Amino acid sequence: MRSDARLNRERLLAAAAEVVAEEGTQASLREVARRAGVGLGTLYRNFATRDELIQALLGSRFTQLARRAEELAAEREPGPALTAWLAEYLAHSTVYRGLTSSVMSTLEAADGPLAQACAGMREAAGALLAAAQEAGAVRADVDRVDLIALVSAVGWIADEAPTLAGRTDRHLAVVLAGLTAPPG
Amino acid sequence: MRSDARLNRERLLAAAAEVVAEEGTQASLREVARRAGVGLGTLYRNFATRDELIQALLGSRFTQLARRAEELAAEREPGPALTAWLAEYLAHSTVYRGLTSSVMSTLEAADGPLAQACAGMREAAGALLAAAQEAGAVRADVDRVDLIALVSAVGWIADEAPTLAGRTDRHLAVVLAGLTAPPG
DNA sequence: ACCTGAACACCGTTCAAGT
DNA sequence: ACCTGAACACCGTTCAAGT
Repeated sequence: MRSDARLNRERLLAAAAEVVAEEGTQASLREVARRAGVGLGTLYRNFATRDELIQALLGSRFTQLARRAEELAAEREPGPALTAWLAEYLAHSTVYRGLTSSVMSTLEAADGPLAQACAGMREAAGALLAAAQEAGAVRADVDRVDLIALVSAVGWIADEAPTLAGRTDRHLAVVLAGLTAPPG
Repeated sequence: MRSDARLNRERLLAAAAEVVAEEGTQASLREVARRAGVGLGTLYRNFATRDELIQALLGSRFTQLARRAEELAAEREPGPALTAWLAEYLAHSTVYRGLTSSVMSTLEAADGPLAQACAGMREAAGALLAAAQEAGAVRADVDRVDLIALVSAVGWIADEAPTLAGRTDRHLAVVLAGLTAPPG
């Protein structure tokens, strides 16, 4: 009884990974259930909301990214630690098309499991940011939310216009340079 | 005969302005036809594609923005002219929710009327950019596409997370600062 | 307990039928 | 010529009915 339920859950996650890789985070949930060979209701019981499914798919990535912030804080100077982390953040938040939007929407509805994972990540980013600002490496008038928003925005560009994917590094460089400069 | 057709078109545009103001550029086209008191087929003949409708709704804004670039080039120094124009561009590209995405997608499918209006605008931006770069006011490794992409990305932030709308000025300031700095 | 899939209320898009 | 709306192929979400 319990075991086949778990099997269904695993099938759903495997199917979701496939479908989301193909269609992005806005992929059809029906298609996920279909490919998992499972009823639609089963999908909805396991993942009451789309965000729950996405969280299950890559929540571990985000909590790991939070831990990574601590590592970088220990290894490098405040400025480089922050920029290195932001680059990793960008890489992880663009593994799926639409993910950058999903993560951003997290700021509106603070409940939900994905929102919590993202909040933890932002907290970690906040520590790196504070250190960098203390060291005078980053302008003082931005907070951690601005930080995540701006880097997510860079990710969004390639999301919306795949042709521009090759420019992502440069776009990030512009934003990082903007963060470094003194506030006007 | 011809006159009632024109009336239908006007009704559609009026309804579209309303619905898009409420729901963004992804608004239901059915709802537009409904509110215009017109059959769905009539909407599709007048505007074969969603982008055509959006173009009809605010194409004039974009061509005007292109002209505005020339004005600013004449009035101000290259650096300030560019940043002033980008601020205006941002303001116009956020009048409707989702517009920033619609404009960005324009880079992928270069045909279509909205794409053409945007291309003209980018051309105008290119002239401002070239002058600013020549004057040493803007880093040399970005082109006009990067420019539009980065500023659109700033607009996207408030689109996706309305809570952050109050931060748009700061986000733009960061990007502008990043454009000014030398290319690392 | 868990699962299924029909049912409902929506889409975008096309196209036969009407005037 | 122009218009309408049913028809088709999709959604997300819920929930009665089954095991």
